Amino acid sequence: MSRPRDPSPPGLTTTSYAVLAQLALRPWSTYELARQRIRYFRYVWPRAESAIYREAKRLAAMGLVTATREYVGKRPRTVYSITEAGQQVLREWLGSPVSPFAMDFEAMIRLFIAPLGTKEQILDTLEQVRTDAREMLRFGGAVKQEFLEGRAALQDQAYIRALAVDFFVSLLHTVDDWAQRTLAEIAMWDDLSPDGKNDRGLEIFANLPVPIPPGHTDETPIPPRTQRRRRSSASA
Amino acid sequence: MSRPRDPSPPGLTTTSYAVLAQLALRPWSTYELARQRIRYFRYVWPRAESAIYREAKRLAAMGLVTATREYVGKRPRTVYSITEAGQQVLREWLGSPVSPFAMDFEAMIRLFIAPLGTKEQILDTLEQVRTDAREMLRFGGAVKQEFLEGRAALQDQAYIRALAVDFFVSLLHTVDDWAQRTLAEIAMWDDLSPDGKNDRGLEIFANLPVPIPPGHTDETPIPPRTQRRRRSSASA
DNA sequence: GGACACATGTAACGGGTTACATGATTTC
DNA sequence: GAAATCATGTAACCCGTTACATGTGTCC
Repeated sequence: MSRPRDPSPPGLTTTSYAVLAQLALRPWSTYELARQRIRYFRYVWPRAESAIYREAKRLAAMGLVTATREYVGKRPRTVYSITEAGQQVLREWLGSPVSPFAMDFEAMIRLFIAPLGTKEQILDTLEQVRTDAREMLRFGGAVKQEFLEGRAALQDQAYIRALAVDFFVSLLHTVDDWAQRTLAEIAMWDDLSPDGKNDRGLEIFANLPVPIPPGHTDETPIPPRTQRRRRSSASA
Repeated sequence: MSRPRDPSPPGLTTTSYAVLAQLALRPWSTYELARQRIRYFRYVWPRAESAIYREAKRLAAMGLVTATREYVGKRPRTVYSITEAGQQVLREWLGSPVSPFAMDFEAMIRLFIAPLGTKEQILDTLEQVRTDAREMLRFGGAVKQEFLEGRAALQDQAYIRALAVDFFVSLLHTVDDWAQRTLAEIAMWDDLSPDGKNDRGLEIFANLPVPIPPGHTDETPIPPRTQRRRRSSASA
């Protein structure tokens, strides 16, 4: 081959791919990129706006997107569009291993040490979890409405977005339901001490819909660290 | 008061609190800290081991934990224990606003641009999601067994851990179920193009168990950024 | 014509990561 | 007595963050 074909240039993080993916859907100006990113990516890959600006520039420097200067009146704006090379990079990425689902859930850390604080504090924390979840659900409802009324920015992607919003809604109901039943459980306690509560704890464990491993393992095996790639160091 | 009472020293991140919380349960050596952290915190606050070592040292420098040098044979090891000041800091933290649930879900980004790749690729990705979820569920099952057999490291915390594992298991089933039905949906497609699929997409939207907002909002309101605190700049 | 939101960034700190290092113990 | 793994770190890069900066259109 005359051109050695640069497969998946290194130095791309998942955030890079996220921005590139957004630009694969259609061109956006810097500002739109940040706005729509919030709308569609915030909950699956949350990052600060400034990181998005920086990524867009890096992608442009690598030739994966083009930046064209436009003017709205006297105000300049940069519009980014994906290039053929960018699409190729995305295609290759789609064939690589995914990094697993991960979450940050501060409320759970608080639950672990709840006995250090008051019953009211942990109940408040769980209420906040419910409030956050329902807030996000309201957002999901608004997106649903957007699509049903045919005025979504990516209306032609409805067949895919429906699957994504399905996930989002399911997950939030799971979170809300859990917080609700946990709230109810703790509300029945006299205090936060272990006294007399561990039998009930074991009962809850026993009822969890998850099989216990066959045989008796003396040590709980820690699953092999399914690593999240940081930079695609192009094993191919 | 003679001593001005330093409330919640600044410079503490949620990761700091996570380490401090673990030390509130009982003292651990550096290595145990990292091991048990994987076991109990990995899925709700995943961080690299080196970050844990660093945090432990910072906490020691602040007087929130004490580091005592012990020897196992000739091998030295550091055992960390929480101090009264550390407990006080945690108690104050428990009364502060929680940062909301957040997730990184790379597979969803891939779904968004699935039409760029092949049907096989997106199906593979979803299979990987299922595999990861069931792997984690197996871990949950092992923890369940540990507690039921009474040999958990934090057996006396069963009444609280049960609530946490309940969350974990529920969430993973939600993820797995979603991946399964999405897999089934996509498997029925002839290709990944939008052609003739958006009606079905709208049907899925319509069936989502989430209410659409009353009245017609011309623009979908973006929920106010419920920020995650980075450093507790001690508003109190 | 002043205020305010819109639109587009830059600077800089630090938390999180990967990669490397090293002696001590156990295994065979 | 060699190999593997246990146990405990350190170094350094860079992604992600918060905070700040600045002109432009628009509203009244």
